[in-house]
Amino acid sequence: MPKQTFFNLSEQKRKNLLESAEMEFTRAPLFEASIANIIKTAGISRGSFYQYFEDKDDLYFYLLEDKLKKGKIYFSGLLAKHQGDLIEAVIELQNYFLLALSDEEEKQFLKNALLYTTHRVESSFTSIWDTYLDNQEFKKVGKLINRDYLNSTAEKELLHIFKMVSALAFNNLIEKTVKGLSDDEAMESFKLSMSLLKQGIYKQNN
Amino acid sequence: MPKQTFFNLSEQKRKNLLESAEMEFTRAPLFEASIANIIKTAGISRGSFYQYFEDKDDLYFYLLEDKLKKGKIYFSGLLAKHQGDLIEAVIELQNYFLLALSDEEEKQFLKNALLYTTHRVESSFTSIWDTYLDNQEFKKVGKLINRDYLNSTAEKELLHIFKMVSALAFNNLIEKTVKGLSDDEAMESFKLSMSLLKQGIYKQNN
DNA sequence: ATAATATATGACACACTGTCACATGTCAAT
DNA sequence: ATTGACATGTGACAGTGTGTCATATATTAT
Repeated sequence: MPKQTFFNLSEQKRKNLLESAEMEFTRAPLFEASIANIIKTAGISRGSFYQYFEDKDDLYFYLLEDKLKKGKIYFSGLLAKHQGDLIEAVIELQNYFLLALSDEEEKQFLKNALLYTTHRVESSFTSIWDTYLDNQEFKKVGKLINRDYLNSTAEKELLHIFKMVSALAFNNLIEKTVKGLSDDEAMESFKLSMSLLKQGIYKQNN
Repeated sequence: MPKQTFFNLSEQKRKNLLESAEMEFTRAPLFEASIANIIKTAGISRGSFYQYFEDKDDLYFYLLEDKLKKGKIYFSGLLAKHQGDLIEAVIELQNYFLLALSDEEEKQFLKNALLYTTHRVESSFTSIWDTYLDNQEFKKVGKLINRDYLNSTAEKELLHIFKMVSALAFNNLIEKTVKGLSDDEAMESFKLSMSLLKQGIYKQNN
């Protein structure tokens, strides 16, 4: 997390700095992006930067997680919309992310995040689900999910299903980015994953 | 790939260099590892390094992929052993990787690979399956898989199943590493994933 | 007005990368 | 054995970056 000093800054200065950072992380992936470029664009001194942030990563993950927050909020609404059908809601959420990747700048930023991803980047993405599973929020969302669809209603398995879904969703974003799939192609691939997961891949007499 | 010059080196010199590299990549993840350290340990000059490799990544992925090759070879045997039961074979392969993570040095090396992974690292891992799906090898392995177990025998879906399985396997290795799970715990988690995938998570009357 | 605290600065030491002109080794042809 | 062509080895160097620190300036509280 950025230091308090950063949050004490005037809104204008803060925005300006974040914009410069976003520019740099759009230009280059985390490990290639340079603080030097960010402070040059933002017009602040090197020393100041270190008053605001621990280091480059600190700023980066602050930005990235902020971007992903929107998705988390969105998901609750989707569950309601689809009468608690987990998979249907997940499919629409994935569609939302794929659309976000259409904006050219946004695309490059996330592409940089996905292609040169670290564990922390993956965590940032999959934490969309954690929110729903770990804390108080769970009760709310847990209720939204219609268990009638599911084979198992055990909490433990439900949590595991979330983990699987998020791994597959993350993988789908990478697949799209790497192979340069269109949104439709990526969506088709994701739907196939979800369909196989729903039905199961083995015959039921085993 | 390393340059020809590297392969022209005497075996002794090559081994020595690879060992120095492995030491460095065990000490630090890719982005923190330094060529400077590698050449100091190996006792070669900076210029020589660039005669052998394009850059740090070139050497790194040569090492990593070599390590993973063994797993690819192993998998064919496992399919035969389990009478073509894809999931059973996959479970034993995952077990093999988890055991590899028991050796302390190996563990640190792979930990560095997993935690600060890039897309290319994930590719290296999941390419274990690509081998079986893309080229001539497919026919061999495709035959080994007992389709009687599966709901769908369409090639396209089989390929997709491989992709899902590899995404979940990769995710499992990260989960183990990050949460510091024991081999048994990790295996249990992976088996649950496989079991859910086999049976499907939705009731069949939908 | 003064002290205390918070913020800003840029020079600096240190580390690393990739390159290049030059040195040395190898080996086939004469 | 000598030559020349080609392969390999070298380390100084320019360029770029990071994180720190002594010092300067601003802000706030008393």
